[in-house]
Amino acid sequence: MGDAMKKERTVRSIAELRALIRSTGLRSTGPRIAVLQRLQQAVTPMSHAEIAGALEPAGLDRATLYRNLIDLTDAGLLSRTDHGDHVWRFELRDNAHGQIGQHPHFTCIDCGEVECLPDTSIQISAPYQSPRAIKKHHFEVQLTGRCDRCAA
Amino acid sequence: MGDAMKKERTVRSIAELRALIRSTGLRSTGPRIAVLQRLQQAVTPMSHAEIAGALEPAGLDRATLYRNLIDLTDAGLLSRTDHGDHVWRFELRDNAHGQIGQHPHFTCIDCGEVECLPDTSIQISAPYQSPRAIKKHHFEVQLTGRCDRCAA
DNA sequence: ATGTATTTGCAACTATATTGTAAAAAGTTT
DNA sequence: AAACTTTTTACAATATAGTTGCAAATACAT
Repeated sequence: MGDAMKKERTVRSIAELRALIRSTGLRSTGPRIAVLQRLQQAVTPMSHAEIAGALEPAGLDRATLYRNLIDLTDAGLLSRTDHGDHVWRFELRDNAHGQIGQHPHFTCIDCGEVECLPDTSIQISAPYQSPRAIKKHHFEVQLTGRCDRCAA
Repeated sequence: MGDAMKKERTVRSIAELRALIRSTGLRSTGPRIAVLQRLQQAVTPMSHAEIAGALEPAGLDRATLYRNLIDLTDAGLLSRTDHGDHVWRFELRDNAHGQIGQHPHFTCIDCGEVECLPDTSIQISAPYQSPRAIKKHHFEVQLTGRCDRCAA
């Protein structure tokens, strides 16, 4: 399913990641490059614990990782979202999956798996006095339910 | 906005709440009735902290409240959701707002306010191989963005 | 090369949530 | 309504997630 999102993904070299970080005014450091490198391989948003586990071999400090995830998010490079299961997950903000901006997510209430959905899957109509953000399509969408595997 | 949800709300008497709790197999206790009583007055989902604050005068224990919120949720009387801001919020599951089942929510990314949206505001199309839950409309919807007040 | 501000890594800490448990209360049986 | 059984409470202790303080290390500008 999230397969629909697996377009031509932009994979950046270390030099490109370095430049990307520098362009935001942040300094390019080992931990930050490692985080971006890992996240650009990811097909779904990753939790702090997942990223920490993946970068364990590098011996990355928990607090440093937290701070970097927040800093990179503030800098606009990552998005930090709660997909309905009370876990923060991070994702490359720009064309991580070959498209700009955010797309809807679907989280399984049983296994917790997060899937990316195509942008076209949600139509929002804004009746009555819905928040202006909805009318202007300035919002993110999160669906929760049971995934096919858990429903079977 | 959430105004659209303020239909004729079903308000149950203590005796009715007691029967409701008993009908799930749980015992009817002071704390549980207090929780349901408070939640049926709420116009939006309430966090543990908000409920605890409201029932503070009753001297309700935090851990007891946590357990009751979970038990009542498991029993099907409440829904427990994370509205994108990493806070668990609870809501009467049935016709809390005069309608059956769940409705979409909108959470402000600045002030954190949660609004209930009318059921009619979201149209989901399910292209490609979306999860079956989406095709069958077995899911909950959560939107996040900036509310009118914070956008101003 | 040298200097300055940022960042790291460690530890301490806070907040949120869960668990253990003896005592109390709910609901059942007699 | 008294006695019995199981659930629930209330307190404390414990886990888990995330943040903060700070000296040493590093990035980058000059």
